[in-house]
Amino acid sequence: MGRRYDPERRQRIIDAATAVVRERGIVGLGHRAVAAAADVPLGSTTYHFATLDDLLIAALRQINAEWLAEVKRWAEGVDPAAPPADELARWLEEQLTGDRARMELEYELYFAALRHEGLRPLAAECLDETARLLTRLVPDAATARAVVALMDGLTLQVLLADRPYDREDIRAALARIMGGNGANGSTAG
Amino acid sequence: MGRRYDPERRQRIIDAATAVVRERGIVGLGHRAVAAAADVPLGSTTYHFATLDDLLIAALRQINAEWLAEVKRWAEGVDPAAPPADELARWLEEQLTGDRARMELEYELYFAALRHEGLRPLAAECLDETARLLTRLVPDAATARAVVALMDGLTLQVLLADRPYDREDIRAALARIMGGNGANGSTAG
DNA sequence: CATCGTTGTGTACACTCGTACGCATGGGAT
DNA sequence: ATCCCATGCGTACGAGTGTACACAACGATG
Repeated sequence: MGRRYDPERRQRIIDAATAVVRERGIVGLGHRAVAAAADVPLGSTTYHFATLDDLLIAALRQINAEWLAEVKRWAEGVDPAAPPADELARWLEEQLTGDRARMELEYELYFAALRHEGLRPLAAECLDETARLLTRLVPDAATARAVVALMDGLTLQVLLADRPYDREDIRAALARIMGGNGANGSTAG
Repeated sequence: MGRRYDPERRQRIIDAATAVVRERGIVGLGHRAVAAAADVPLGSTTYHFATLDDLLIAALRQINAEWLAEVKRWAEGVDPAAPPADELARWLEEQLTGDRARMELEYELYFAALRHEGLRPLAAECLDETARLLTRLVPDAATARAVVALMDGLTLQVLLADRPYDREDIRAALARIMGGNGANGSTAG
């Protein structure tokens, strides 16, 4: 019926592809690199994914799904009564200091979508879904989108300029953009 | 003394390189593509730029300088008495609708900096300089950085999700993050 | 048990790329 | 006028790529 020998083969290849993208970037994604990482022969990658684009999309889809799951997990677990800017600033810090590679991955996706039309829906979904998950914490949808934009921009600054993460500054900015005054946090400066 | 035959040759190559990046992205940058675009022989590009990296850096340096000049021109021309959020929102709209390719170029630079260490200073300079130029319009440096972040994030959303530019939403978000209330604009919704 | 088709593999081909290198060219010094 | 060398060019080479394709292995079907 299904694949006979190695039903997980396809998934392993996708996992390997995400690992390759993580380590070498999208430009480093190639059949051979993936095959080596997945410990499968070269022909296996071309068998499961006719073209390299398919493989790229599959990998980025998974990266995206993982990321959104992470966001969802956090967003649904956060206390709605707590000052949202505080929570957001702390969470972002955890992401940036903890698993920086994952964030880089997500921005790889964004930038790839800039040129690769087939990736736009994925990037758009990521943006929309993140904003949707944030609506619990902010007044309205437009604000949620603005918050997403701010976080993306801040992340970019940390990632690109190796700037240290200043939680208080960021908390204040988030608080302002959420429409409240910046002083309702725990330790207003 | 200097180059004898074609003193502008080097500059023409850089111009061609930026054109190539504009049209095909950084991945599309190659000696042959640049040579064709500049209408010079292949050997000429390798003569003036020993390695492809040199060429890429030269191109992105120029792209960056052009962009910063554009920002500077605008920032110094804007009326400091006018509501800054209005001005910013309008200007950003002009950039996004008018010369979208240039913005994509700037984000190409960001993208490259994510993986290419030698480009980080360039990206950092872009971020810092933009923030510095904005200090005329905002209360302090931290706010300027936040404004830059917000604009970057918003731009990303427009570019990636093909979302229409909603000037009023963006004006409101900018106004909030600048520390004033969002209602001091001209046409608060 | 024989046959067939699905699944998986190894190899080879056509192609592009960055770069090196030998050769042309023409101005400046003597 | 002659020589020299910085400048510029065309080509060729080795490496690496995506993909096609012929073959192997193995379960299902009669």
